[in-house]
Amino acid sequence: MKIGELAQVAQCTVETVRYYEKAGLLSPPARTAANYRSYGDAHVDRLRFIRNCRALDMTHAEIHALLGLMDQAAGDCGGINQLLDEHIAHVDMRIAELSQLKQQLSELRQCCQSKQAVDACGILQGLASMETEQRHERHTHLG
Amino acid sequence: MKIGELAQVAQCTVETVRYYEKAGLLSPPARTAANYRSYGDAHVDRLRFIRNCRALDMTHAEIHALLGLMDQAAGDCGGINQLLDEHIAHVDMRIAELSQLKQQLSELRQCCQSKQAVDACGILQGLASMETEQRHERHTHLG
DNA sequence: CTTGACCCTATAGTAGCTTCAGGGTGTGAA
DNA sequence: TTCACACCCTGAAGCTACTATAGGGTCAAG
Ligand SMILES: [Zn+2]
Ligand SMILES: [Zn+2]
Ligand SMILES: [Zn+2]
Ligand SMILES: [Zn+2]
Repeated sequence: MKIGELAQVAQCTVETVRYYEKAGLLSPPARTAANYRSYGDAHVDRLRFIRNCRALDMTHAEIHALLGLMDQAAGDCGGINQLLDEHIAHVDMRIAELSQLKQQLSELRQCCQSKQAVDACGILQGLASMETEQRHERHTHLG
Repeated sequence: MKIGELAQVAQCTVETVRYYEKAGLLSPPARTAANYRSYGDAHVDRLRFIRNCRALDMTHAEIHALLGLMDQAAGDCGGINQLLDEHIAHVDMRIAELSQLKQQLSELRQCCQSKQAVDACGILQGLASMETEQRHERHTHLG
């Protein structure tokens, strides 16, 4: 199976497949005489797994760790469960941050109810007078 | 006022200030004989405004547009109000996406309640069998 | 006259791709 | 046979909003 076909069954682009190989997420496949990449079923499974993880907004580092844990068939799955818990925490934290942001933005939006002169716009005044505060360190890889 | 002082009152780093200048958000200031940047009160206001917008997770493009609208003192503030509404929509959409993601992740987490053999882990099975779907185009700049 | 805090420019790195430039390969039609 | 066209290859650059580093200049105090 050539790269175009693999990309199609995994619903991603050819470039993305090549990128995952370079990034170390997908192992380099065999090559044909013409130097074309030649994939098998194991690659299909792996790539779909990776795409599913990405659809859940995991980072490459998280996916890499997951693949490593997966390949140690000897151990138990405690590490896997933990990794997922941590990622769920990332999502939770980002939701909380964005909810607070939305609150701030809604309050700001209240400051101007109708079209008026730019100089009088409460939104601009609000943006000018907000307390500038050091940006918090991020606790999550999500935005 | 030199760049270090400006950065301090605006709660950001010197590098960030220089970056904003290169990015076209902050106009280049006068220079001293020693080629040091020399800022005035207008720059302080502008930079604080920018930092406040960034604290609300606006993109540079959004901030750039906002500054442009702001500087057309002749017009009304309809464009400003609209820009803010659109950004609030960005935040709303991202919250909705992340909420759905959390739902999916919680369901996945339910698939494995306790440590067991890796081969039997329901999380891995879930990740392998999810329906790979084309990643939706993003409707928001928020990660 | 040296130390240290500040300033300057230019460049590379971060994440996860996408896009482009400049080529080679393989198949069906004219 | 030769052309067009779809597909494949590599390597490098572009995207966002910074951050960090290298390698230097400026200035006041001791
Ligand atoms: Zn995560
Ligand atoms: Zn207004
Ligand atoms: Zn926005
Ligand atoms: Zn498990």
